[in-house]
Amino acid sequence: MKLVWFRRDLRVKDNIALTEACKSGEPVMAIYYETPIQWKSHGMAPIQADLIRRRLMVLQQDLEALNIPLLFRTVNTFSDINPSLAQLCQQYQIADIYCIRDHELDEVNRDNSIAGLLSLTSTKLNVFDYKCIFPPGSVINGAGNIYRVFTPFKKAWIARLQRENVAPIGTPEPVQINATVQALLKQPSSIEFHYHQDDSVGWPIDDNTIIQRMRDFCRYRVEQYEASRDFPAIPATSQLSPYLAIGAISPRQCLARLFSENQNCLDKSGGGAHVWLSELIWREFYQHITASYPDISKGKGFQSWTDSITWNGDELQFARWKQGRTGFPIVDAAMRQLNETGWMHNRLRMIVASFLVKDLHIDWRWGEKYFMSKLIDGDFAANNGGWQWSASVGTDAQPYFRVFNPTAQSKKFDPNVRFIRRWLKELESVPDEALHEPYRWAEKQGIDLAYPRPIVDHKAARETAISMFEMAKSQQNTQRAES
DNA sequence: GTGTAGTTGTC
DNA sequence: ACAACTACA
Repeated sequence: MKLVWFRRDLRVKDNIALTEACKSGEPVMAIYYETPIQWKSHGMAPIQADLIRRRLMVLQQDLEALNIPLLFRTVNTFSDINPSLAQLCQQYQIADIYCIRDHELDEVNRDNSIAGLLSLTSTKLNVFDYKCIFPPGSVINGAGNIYRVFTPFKKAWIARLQRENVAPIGTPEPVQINATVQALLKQPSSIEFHYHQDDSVGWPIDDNTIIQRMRDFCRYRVEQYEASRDFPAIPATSQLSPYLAIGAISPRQCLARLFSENQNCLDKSGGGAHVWLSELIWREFYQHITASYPDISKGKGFQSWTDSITWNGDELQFARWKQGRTGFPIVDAAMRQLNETGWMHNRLRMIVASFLVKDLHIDWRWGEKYFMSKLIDGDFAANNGGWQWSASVGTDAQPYFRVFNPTAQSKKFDPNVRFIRRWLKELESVPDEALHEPYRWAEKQGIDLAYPRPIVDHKAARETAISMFEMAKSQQNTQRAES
């Protein structure tokens, strides 16, 4: 008997672990572990848990069509998986477990720990590198190191793409059944989550709809992507991130579809298709960084000199940011979109991140954690990479003296205030042209708005931020001179 | 060593 | 111009 252990690869198409298990010709069963205490410590968003739960129902049906029963178990943490899985292997005489590697440190340790345990038994753990199109550590520069700057990484990645076949693999053929599998297939579904859930029903979860969306995006919408993607009022992005985050679709499927619709996507002539390919490569870049630098998973900034920055610990200001009550409409509208829908437009993620770090001087990790707790597409590597970039503490981060001006960003990317208006109903009475800075208008009119005044002066906050970074930098230089 | 370049900007 | 460093070929 073979066992497929599903984690963040909740699909039957282009799933190498599943395909390899089916190749053997033996009966196959599958398992999913809910780990609510672990998820809580990772701060996983309840809405993402709900998306996973719904996806498992679909996956269970898709697997059933292949004669594979999907078992479901709840244990507290990753380490509690060990005894459960060992028992399962013994009970069903599992010769091989197949799964796809995750690259976060806790997940790597989970797999190492179970591999150690199983090495004392007759079960073999087969872990495949299939989360990225190219395995982390395998895209390297002339010196044999992994890339720490995006553009050279992207160049090398595309060059490699032209040499290697990375076509997705299809759904495997149905496998043999034995009496054990027969009995398991007849049992009613036991998928029931203990983790707190939030409604994700606005996101369709069946394969046909998801793949249709991917196809429609690559066929009809990607052309507009380059011109429109930065405007949060326009639904120009692919909206595929939640599905990539839980592995309902794979990057290979995305790439294959993009390429079949846009053969010129590999270079700049591909326009929007090329820009979207870059986003897929960003996803790979941050996965590779996470895999190669375990400290990333321990909350460390990649630029270690930024460790000496003393952040602002003001919980009240942090609460204002979380609630979307900072007095900067673009920031507040964005935070409310996050709070109410579990998703935020990427341009806005940069704006609110910059605001938290460079205007409120609050530790970027607080923001990173809050994002994870709300985002339906929460992915450790992508979220961490984005925050480190915004906070100027990461690989290839934006320079620390480059500080987003929230009002300028608002005027540039929400010029007709359609996005702000959608989310800030208390500003209904404010005319369009005043909506980027409503307090100015209200003061002139002598009106009291049911909306806060800006909680910081951006100009002064910007200077403080830059000097905080300069101080940390000079400390590093002093230390260097001493050693 | 030497040259080039670095997502998303602001003043 | 900023401000100055680093990654990479």
